[in-house]
Amino acid sequence: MKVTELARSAGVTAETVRHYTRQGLLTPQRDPDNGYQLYDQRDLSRLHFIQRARTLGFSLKEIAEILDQADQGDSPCPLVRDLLAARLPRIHAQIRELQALAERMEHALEDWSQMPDGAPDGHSICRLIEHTSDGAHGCHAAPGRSA
Amino acid sequence: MKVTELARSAGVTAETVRHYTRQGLLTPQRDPDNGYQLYDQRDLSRLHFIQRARTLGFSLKEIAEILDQADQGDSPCPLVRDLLAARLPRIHAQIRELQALAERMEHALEDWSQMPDGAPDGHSICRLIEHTSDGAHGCHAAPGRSA
DNA sequence: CTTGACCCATGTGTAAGACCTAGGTTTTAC
DNA sequence: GTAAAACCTAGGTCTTACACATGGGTCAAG
Repeated sequence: MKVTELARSAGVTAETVRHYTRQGLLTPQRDPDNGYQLYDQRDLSRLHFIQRARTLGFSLKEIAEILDQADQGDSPCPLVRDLLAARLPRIHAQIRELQALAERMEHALEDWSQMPDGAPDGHSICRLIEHTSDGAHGCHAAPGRSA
Repeated sequence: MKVTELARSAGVTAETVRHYTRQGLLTPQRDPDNGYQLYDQRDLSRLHFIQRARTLGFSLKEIAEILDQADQGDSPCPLVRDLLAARLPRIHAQIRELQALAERMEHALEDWSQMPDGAPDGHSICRLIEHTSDGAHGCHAAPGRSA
């Protein structure tokens, strides 16, 4: 298979396939005649695997580790468990942050529905934002820093 | 004020202040003697404003637009409303995606607690991932692409 | 033989900084 | 007075997971 064929089989772009190949996640052969990348069933399996791992939140680097370990004949499963277990609490934290963000945004829009626009006067840039009660005033634990 | 002073006043790093300055969000004077950046109260206000806008989910680029508009004497408030209203549904979508992700992860960890590790055998890379029912099999709308 | 569809490698861009280099300056302490 | 600590500068690289552009080679159909 050539790039585009493999890509279409898996429902991704050719760029994505090339990217994975550059990162060493896929290891195609070369057509000696024209230098084209030639992928086989194994690459398709790996690509499917990568897709599933991505939906579980693994980064390409982590997936590379998993694949490397599998290629060396070791079971990557304990690694997989560890990675997932480590990421899960961070996902939950991220969800909480986003929910808080959404609430701040909704709250702000609500508050603002009753406020005039007001041009900047040298003291205030945008009263909408400045008069928003977000609880971050004087708080040091900046909320938007996680992802 | 010099960078670090301003940074400390706002509870951010000096790097962040320099970054904002490079992006044109802050417009300090130059000390003619040594070329140091000199910030004043207005910059501190702007920095506070940026912080609050960030907690509302605005990007630096958006904040730059808001500040530019305010600097030109126009009220940025309608822009602010539009930006926020436009972003809100995307935040909600992101939350839903993350929740789905967390569920897949939890589900996977649960399933796996009863599965053996199993070394790769040429057909399977990691049974844990391959046997995970994530609903993404054959589904085109890849879920992890948003952030 | 040309057109269009495909292929290649390389480089750039994205967001929001963190970190490093290499050097100049200011402040503090002895 | 001077040396070290702490600070400043510009510029560059690094991070994620690709998308897109460039410039050029390849291949099938008409």
